[in-house]
Amino acid sequence: MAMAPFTIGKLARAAGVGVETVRFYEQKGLIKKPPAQTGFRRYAEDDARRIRFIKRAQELGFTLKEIKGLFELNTNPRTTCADVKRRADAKLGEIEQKLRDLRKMKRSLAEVTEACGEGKQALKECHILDCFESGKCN
Amino acid sequence: MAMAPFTIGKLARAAGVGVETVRFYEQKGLIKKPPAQTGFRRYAEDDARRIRFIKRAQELGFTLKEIKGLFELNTNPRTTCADVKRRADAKLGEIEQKLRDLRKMKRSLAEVTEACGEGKQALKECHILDCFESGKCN
DNA sequence: CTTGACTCCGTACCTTAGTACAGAGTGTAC
DNA sequence: GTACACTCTGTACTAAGGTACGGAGTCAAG
Repeated sequence: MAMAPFTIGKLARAAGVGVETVRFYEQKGLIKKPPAQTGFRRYAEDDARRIRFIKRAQELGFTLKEIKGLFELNTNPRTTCADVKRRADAKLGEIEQKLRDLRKMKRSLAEVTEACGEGKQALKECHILDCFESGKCN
Repeated sequence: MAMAPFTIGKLARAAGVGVETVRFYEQKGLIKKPPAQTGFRRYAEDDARRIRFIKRAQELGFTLKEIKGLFELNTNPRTTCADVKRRADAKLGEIEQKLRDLRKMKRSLAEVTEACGEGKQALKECHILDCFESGKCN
């Protein structure tokens, strides 16, 4: 399909991780073991994208296991369309909840910086703790 | 200040964690060691809120260290207002980037479920991998 | 055809974030 | 006033997600 110009070291550099991490992800089933004609792994640009996606998804609070689940929406041809939809919908729900909570957090923090910006003292009591409590901060 | 009606066990139950977790957070400086008149820790409702905040912030991709940093915006009286603002702004920037990326992820996943909803086959190739790449998926 | 950078696999080690005891003390309800 | 549930400190263990290392093989430039 795609030519595979990357050795594991080049891939790792392109993706901003160590070679050990690439092998670790392979072992966890997050990236495929490339068919090794030579005994050496060879990768394509897609694999670098895949790894960058993994790193960013982790920063957004997804575990490797969950990220693997996201990939399987893509690549598993045995699952039915309804099944894929069900799983994607569930993930969408999680993401929407994350979005809501991050927006609340953002509003709480914005309060702090606004108070400072007006030359006031920092808020003695920022309301960040309230920000996920029901009915508040919305 | 606030009466402290919770033993550690009640606090843990109220916050949905184990007592060991409460002590662990105390040791990490995430919750204050309450003045123990009796040798037993006593807590107020606020501490339960604090723990619930910690758990949710973790799910949004913040480490305990970062969460501690958020709390210090609140509680550290030695820092100047400008300092607080600088740190809060930095956190705001991170949060905004997370919001942007989560929205991209959401759009990619929504594509999948929409294709399914229209009775089509599942997408052969969902674009989730592209979703953090520059210029795509926006 | 050798030298240096790279790869292989396997094992051991590390950090973060808990979780699980062990052994001793406490507080309260009956 | 004694069970029993709870708390204390401390140490050890676990799981996730890597990171480092040893010893051996390989490829490509000079």
